[in-house]
Amino acid sequence: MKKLTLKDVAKQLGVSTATISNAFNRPDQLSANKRTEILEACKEIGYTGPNRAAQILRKGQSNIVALVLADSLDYMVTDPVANTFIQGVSRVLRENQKHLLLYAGDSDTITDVVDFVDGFICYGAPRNGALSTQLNQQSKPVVTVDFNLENRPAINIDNEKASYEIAKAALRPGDRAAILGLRLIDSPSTCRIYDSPLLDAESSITHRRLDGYCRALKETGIEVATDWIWNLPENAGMYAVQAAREVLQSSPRPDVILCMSDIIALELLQCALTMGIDIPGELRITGFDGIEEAARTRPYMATVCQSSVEKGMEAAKLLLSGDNTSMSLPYEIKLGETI
Amino acid sequence: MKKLTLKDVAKQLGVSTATISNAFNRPDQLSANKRTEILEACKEIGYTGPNRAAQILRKGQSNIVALVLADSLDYMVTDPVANTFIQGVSRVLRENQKHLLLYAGDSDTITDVVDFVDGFICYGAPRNGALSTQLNQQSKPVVTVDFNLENRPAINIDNEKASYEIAKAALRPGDRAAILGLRLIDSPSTCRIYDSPLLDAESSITHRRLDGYCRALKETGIEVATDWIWNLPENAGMYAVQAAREVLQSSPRPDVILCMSDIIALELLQCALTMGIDIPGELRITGFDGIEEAARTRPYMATVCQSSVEKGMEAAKLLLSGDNTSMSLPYEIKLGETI
DNA sequence: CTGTTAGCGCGTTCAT
DNA sequence: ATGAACGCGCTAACAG
Repeated sequence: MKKLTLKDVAKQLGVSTATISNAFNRPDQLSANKRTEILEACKEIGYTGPNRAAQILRKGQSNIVALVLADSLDYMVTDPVANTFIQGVSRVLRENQKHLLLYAGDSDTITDVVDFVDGFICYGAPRNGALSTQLNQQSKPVVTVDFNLENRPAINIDNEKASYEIAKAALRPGDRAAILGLRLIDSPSTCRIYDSPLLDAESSITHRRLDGYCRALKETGIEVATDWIWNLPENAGMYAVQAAREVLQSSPRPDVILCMSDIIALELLQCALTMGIDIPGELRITGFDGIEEAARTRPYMATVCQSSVEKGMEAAKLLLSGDNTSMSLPYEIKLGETI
Repeated sequence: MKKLTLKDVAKQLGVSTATISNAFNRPDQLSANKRTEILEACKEIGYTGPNRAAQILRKGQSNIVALVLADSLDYMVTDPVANTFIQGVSRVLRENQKHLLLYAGDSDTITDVVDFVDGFICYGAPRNGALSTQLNQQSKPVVTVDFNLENRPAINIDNEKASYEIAKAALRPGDRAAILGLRLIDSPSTCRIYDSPLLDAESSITHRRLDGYCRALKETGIEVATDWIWNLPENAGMYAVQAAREVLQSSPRPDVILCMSDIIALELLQCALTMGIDIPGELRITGFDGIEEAARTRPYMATVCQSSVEKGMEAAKLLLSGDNTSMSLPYEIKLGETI
């Protein structure tokens, strides 16, 4: 039993193909009676509507939105922040009958999908920089999140200010402070940054966070040497544990450790507790993001709560609206029990 | 500047459209020389290859695989188990140059994508049962995971046996035991199951887990009344907290609580610790799944570790291979520190 | 309100 | 090894 085509159906019902097509796509083009009559006949013979592949070609519209993630799906999908973002995106897409295609930021090219997708949401600078260029050269709508692309609308939070504020809340004059950073330099492993050349220092949000920390440190009269700034290549527990061990074994130990994500901060917290270090008495810790797990774990983490769900929703709305206006989203400092 | 079509390019290069097409798709159809010559010319004039939308229609192949999740994306994407599964799927898809479309299990229909997608991976019984029927009626390959569809290959673990084993490890004769279950009955809120009609008792994996628990309980000579079996509508912290409070406030309190997921078990653990209950001295807890967070939180949760990454990878491989052979994956009992 | 027709952009036979 | 021609299944414009 071959799949029915619109033409087959038209022949069977003794009307023209256009009428069938209109019955499905343009109700105003035929009488309500005829329409329901046709639709019912179709249901009976098992025709569920025009072939989507053909529609995509013909209309140039697929109702598919590509979400370009910063890195391989493999990695991104385990990141709770990214997931919460996806959650927001998918909520709005569903309301608008759009579908979600996940696209890896370490792909070679976007040509695999650019021809049929309706638009792109780009979450973080793609690991493969060429994608940014390609995205900007093609004509479909693009919304960027947590980074910027020339002439394309963007959604951000003020990472510098947020980091400044959480650091200010944690720091006391005379503190020894360390920083556990994320993707600050181009290294595949956990390490101190020393004098390594910075990675995307202009555009990356983690460098904005570093700027904020540094401003707070300076204001508090604290200096942090580059061997007390760690770099993690990814926001994953494995790297966090490595960095946590290194920093906790420093002697003298820091009084405060500023972490660029909650995942990092939580691993650090567990390591510290296991070593019998009193939090926050002997060591204060701050995170970043405000993930659910941080709210589930005691003591509650001091962190910057950004609503990734909101971010995702706004990104999707922005894309679908076709507007070209960038926006900055609010955040909230949560003092928690770790500072 | 309009987008170049294959026809444009053929005209510009003074060859036929077939030759351009062959240069991209069928290297054996023309000389290597001519081929590289054409490919380079294309690169120069900015033609990146045949339009994908047209290719999809013509070839009936899109390189897109739909992952049908059990529920709305909105919800699924926050579930760590589902995410780990997606991770596995995406790893294999990437190796095979396929792309991933996430599809919600509470959608009305699959007609939006069935015409152009290459196949379906179905992770858990879709909340909208009609999708199962539709999936089975269409002709593209389908692989099911954690549930079964007639004549389609499936991937499972032995939930009954795993649950039996973890329960056996936790239970002592004379225990008072409670169960925090997942989707056992059709209720939108946290509640005890009492005599409510069971939901999908035949096919659902959570009922298999219940079966396993019950077998272990019976063997140990323990009875559990239906007012000590809770039902959570979703695997989310919110519901888990509600159930945790109810069960911990029971008097007398249970000695063991068997939880059908780690998320539930972890929330319960936090509640119990907050109430000053000694774990495992006064209360033993078991989880299910073996999520990362459970390995990050002290005391370590006793749980059933199933490798969701493996599951995802196997599902994707199975789909791409076209095989029709179902498989059962191994699991591992982790005793942890909570029993 | 209905039917006819010309593509959307391409892949593939078939003949050369 | 190459080019002409047909059709994948549909929609939009137009004519009636």
